[in-house]
Formats: sequence, C-alpha cells, structure tokens
Amino acid sequence: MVSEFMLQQTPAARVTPVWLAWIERWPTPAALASEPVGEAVRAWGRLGYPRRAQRLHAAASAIVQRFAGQVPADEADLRSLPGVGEYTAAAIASFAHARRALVLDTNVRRVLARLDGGEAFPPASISKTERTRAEAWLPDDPHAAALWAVASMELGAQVCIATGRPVCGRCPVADDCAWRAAGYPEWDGPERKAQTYAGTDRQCRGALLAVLRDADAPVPRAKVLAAWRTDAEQASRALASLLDDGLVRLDCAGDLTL
DNA sequence: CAGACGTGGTA
DNA sequence: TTACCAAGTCT
Repeated sequence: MVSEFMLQQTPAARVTPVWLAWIERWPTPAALASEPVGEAVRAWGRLGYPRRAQRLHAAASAIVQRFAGQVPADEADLRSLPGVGEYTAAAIASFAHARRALVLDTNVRRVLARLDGGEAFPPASISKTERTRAEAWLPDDPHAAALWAVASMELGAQVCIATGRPVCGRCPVADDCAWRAAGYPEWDGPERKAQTYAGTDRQCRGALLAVLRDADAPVPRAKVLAAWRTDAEQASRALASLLDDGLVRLDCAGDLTL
C-alpha cells in the first residue's frame, strides 16, 4: 500500500530509497498513525505531490480505526480510504491479496490500446470501452488474474513503453499486436498537452514546503515566503493554500511547521 | 470531465 | 534547452 501511494505518478527508481526508509520506520498502519501527519510529509521527501503523504497517513488512521489495523483486501473497503482510487484499490487487492481485480494503470492501458485496439495510445481519460476490453483479458482464476495484472503492467513499463520506440523484439505477444500489424500508425487523437510547471503555483508551493521540510524547528512566515522571491503575491497565495490544505500549520507563536 | 496537484529523468 | 511524462486522485 505504501509503495502504491508513492508510485502514483512517480517513477519507481525515485521511490525505492524513500520506501525503504519509510517501511523501516513505519512497518504497520498503526505505527504511521501514531505519529503526527507532519512527520509523514517530511519523510515523503522530494517525491512530489505531498498530499499523498497526508492521505497515506489519514488512510493509516482509518485502517486502525475501522479495519483493526489490517489493510483491507476488499476493493470497496480500500476505495473508502483517502488517496485510494480505482487503480490503487485494484493494485492492493491484486498484488497484496491475490484477488481478481481490474488493474488498469497507464501501462496496462497503453498495452491494451496497442495489442487489442491497434492504436498508439489510450484516450486521455479511462473509458468504458477500456474497462470492457481489460475485463475480457483478465483470467477468471484469482491467482492467474493477479499474475496477469503484474505481467501486463510490467510489459508496459519495460517493453511496450510510452516514449521512444517500443521494444517489440522482447514482447511475448508481438505477433498478436494489432498496432504492430497495422504498421504502428501514429497517434491521431487529441494533442497530449504538455504539463507546464515553471512559475506555477505548484512549483511555488513546492519551494515553500521544502523550507519547512528541511527545517528542524518552526519557521517564521517571512522566512518561508522568502523562498519565492519572484512573485510575493503568488507566494502569499500559495502559502494560504498550503495552510488550507493542512500541509502547513501555524503554531501558537505564529510560526510555520509541517 | 478538465484542471490542479511536485519533482526530476531522459531524449 | 525544451518537451514529455512517470504504478493517479480529487474536485
């Protein structure tokens, strides 16, 4: 569950060291839930999207309170936890509990779009067609389904990759691939819009939060805002949103902490 | 359903 | 150097 949270939109290579330290420090949901959420945000380091740390901490608390400290195996129960969406619930049910679940991440979606759909990429948002298609591939036996889930995801991550040319020479189903058979037609769907970052509120929030993550004591407001000199108004607004999100808190002296 | 939400690696 | 994007979730 911890790894799945960390892997949401974050490459595995960057997750590994943080995950190792996290699991050693907090081996159980109860261990994590017993510490302040700010410690989770700090331990999250530079993985990005720090609200995931906040949600993981909240999920741990919910597991202690509602599931006797045990990570649930049922998808609906998993979905009731903060930060656990369609993908993560299926992944935990499948990988951790060997349940039959539709694990449809960006890798599997791409594999099926090519293998079955004959297109270079899946649509921007997950469609009914994709779920139906994926369901048809999923074996009935739970253990076989769980194996299919890891295998299809890994195939997408290592072989049927998003960037550059796929490594079809190492693909076990290359001969069955509709996209390959069609001669690798270019993606003709809507432009995949580049995500901007420089100068955004996201970058600003990250800069402010980094100050608090690296500090071992509460920091005066002015000192936090000084981490974003380019636009004082933006910094002020970003800090307000961080406070609003609960990622940053005000101590009794008026200083800021995680 | 589009847009917000971090960060860093690769081509 | 810019552009893309990486095991998504929430609003």
